[in-house]
Amino acid sequence: MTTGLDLELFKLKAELCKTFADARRLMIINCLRDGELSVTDLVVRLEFPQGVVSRHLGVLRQRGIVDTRRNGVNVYYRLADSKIIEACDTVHDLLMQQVARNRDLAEKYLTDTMNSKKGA
Amino acid sequence: MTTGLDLELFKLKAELCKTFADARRLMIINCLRDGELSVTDLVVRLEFPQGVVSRHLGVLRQRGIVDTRRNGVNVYYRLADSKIIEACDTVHDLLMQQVARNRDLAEKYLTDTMNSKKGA
DNA sequence: ACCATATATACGGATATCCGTATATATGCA
DNA sequence: TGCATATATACGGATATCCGTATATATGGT
Repeated sequence: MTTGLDLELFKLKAELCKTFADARRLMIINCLRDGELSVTDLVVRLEFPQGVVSRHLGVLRQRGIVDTRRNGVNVYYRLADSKIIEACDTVHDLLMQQVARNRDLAEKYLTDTMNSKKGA
Repeated sequence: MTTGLDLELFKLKAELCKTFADARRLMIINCLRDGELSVTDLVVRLEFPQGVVSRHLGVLRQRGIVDTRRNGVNVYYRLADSKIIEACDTVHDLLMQQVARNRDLAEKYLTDTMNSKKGA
């Protein structure tokens, strides 16, 4: 039974995943892992153009991944939910698992090709 | 210290997230949660065009999310790693958390606007 | 009011993603 | 070999994403 509500749910999940589907956003999130930082802090640490950092932060804010706090002229960003770190760690684990599998495959491949002298 | 290797790692993680950043792929993965299915099985269940299902399965295969087994004319797909389900569940939890937060915000917003008679 | 600094947005262009469908390939069987 | 079914890929186009930079906005201090 596909209710159509399911479809909407999966669309939302896909949107959420899209938020994490960018290396620079992941790096920003990683920087915020241990506490809040201002936009300038992030620019200094990551060495991305300021406009780029601000734009990505805007995406993260819009999708509820980060919250903000203004102090004078500075705006401090922080992760909105501890589950975000959990999610990033899960992705990390999954990647490591894949790397391990690929290494196994690579070794097997190298062994096979060595046994057959040389591949075409 | 940004080693540049870090950048590569985050790129890989982003790639992995991209794989999950599509509603139809998430639906396919969800179908495979309880065991392997053939392409036709998936076409029947999901009612996507066959070419679309096959194309998405190709993406999932290429990125190591699913493995395949051929039996005669049928090709059966299964999740490559139990961590994939875990990752999907984490995304689900995160989304639910966000929905809850948004509902709270919505309620607060509605209350506020009601108190101020009507917003512009 | 004016300037300096911090942050956000607008603009134009390059690339990637996804779609539906049409077609190609693979396998089994008569 | 020829046909039927299952699966994969090719094609062309629409839309989304990301970039770098230029510019706009916001805040605080003089």
